[in-house]
Amino acid sequence: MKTYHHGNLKQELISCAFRLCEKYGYETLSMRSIAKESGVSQTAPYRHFDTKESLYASVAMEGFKKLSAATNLDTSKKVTKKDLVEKGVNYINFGLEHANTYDLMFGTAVGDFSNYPELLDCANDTYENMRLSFSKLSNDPEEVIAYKCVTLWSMLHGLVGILRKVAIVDQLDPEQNNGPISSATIISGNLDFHLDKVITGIIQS
Amino acid sequence: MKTYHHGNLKQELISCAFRLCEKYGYETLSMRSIAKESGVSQTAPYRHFDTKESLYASVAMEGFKKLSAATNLDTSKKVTKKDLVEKGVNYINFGLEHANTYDLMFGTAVGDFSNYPELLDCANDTYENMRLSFSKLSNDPEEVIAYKCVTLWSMLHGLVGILRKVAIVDQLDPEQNNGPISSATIISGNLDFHLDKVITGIIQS
DNA sequence: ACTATATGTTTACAGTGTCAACATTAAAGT
DNA sequence: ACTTTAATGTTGACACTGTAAACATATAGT
Repeated sequence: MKTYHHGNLKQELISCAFRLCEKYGYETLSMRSIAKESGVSQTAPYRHFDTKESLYASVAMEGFKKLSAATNLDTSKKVTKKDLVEKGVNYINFGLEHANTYDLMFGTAVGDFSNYPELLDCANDTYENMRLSFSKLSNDPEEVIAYKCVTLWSMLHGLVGILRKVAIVDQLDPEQNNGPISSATIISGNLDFHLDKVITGIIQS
Repeated sequence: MKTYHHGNLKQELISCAFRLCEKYGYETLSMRSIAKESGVSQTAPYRHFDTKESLYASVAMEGFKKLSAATNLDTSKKVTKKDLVEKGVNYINFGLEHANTYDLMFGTAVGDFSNYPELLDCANDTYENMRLSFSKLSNDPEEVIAYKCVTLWSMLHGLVGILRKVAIVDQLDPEQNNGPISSATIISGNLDFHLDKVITGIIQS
């Protein structure tokens, strides 16, 4: 028995969009396709999302929640460098394993987070946890901690981006691919070792 | 006098696309719009670009050329850490000033660079110069240099991404924006100082 | 001069975001 | 309980998109 009202359409649309985004990337995602997939008319999504960007925002939020779940550490307990490294590895793995969603989260699909306060909260949550983690590790003044956070986040974010681009280059035939750049796999193969060095550097900075 | 054949359409299309991309971002760029802007029929671009992605590839290539011009240093002379820092600053500034093009270059618009060998060459050119620069600074074995390159590039790439996202967060009203994250402007305000520290760390690693 | 190729145009199709007008149901106010 | 209102859904339409096919014209190679 199908009712006129779906009952839980918004959530279904989001999780449907999330699924499609994960699989095929957000670019090939259409309002109409998720509507169809949810067995509802083409324009039904517009009762829940003003625009496609707002759908994106919801999917991105889902992503940040998962990212937080994978990287946030319990700041009520003691925080060690090893914890930080471990969570850093998780961050990179999230970025690589959920590459499509990661693009949505950190790309330009959602132009301005401040138009979507809930999304902004979720994004800040990740940052805030990092900040607390660092402040548990030292007595640095606030600006120094902020500085370290941005440095670490940049490093992680950059690694996700570069490792992916490099992975593409690695696909070249060995003729073209003359060694050096493919050595980036050195890093992805020794992520925790690498991050340990990097994070040690940041902590001491 | 307008001739049936344009004469230099491909180049005009590319530079037109580049302009529009810089201004409005590659997402809001259409085959048809650049055709119109170039005073040519809707489908004329398809005589020069099989698909939209291939147009993107050309624009991205333009971007990498400019990036190289801004960051490559003369590796025939002696290379100092200061040189590296200076070029690092240039990299970040390029990323921030040409944000839209940068997105095109490092995003998913062009799925696989190896489908566009010229683009791949241009992208590798930037990497190659960095590699040479590092090898001028020390006697590190090849893998270590590759490692340092990827580390530095990740840092630069990540900073571009994070500084932009943070810039957005900074727009929040002071109520919400409680200090810490906005302190990232500390970095963008002291880019060379920051990069000096980072690069010093990488060199010594 | 003749032919092949490169480059351009016209037309057409299916898919897109989004809006307006309408239909149905659930919720709120009396 | 009954009526009004708001929430949620559907239909139809519009302008725009990428791109393919068929056709037109100019250029280059013989």
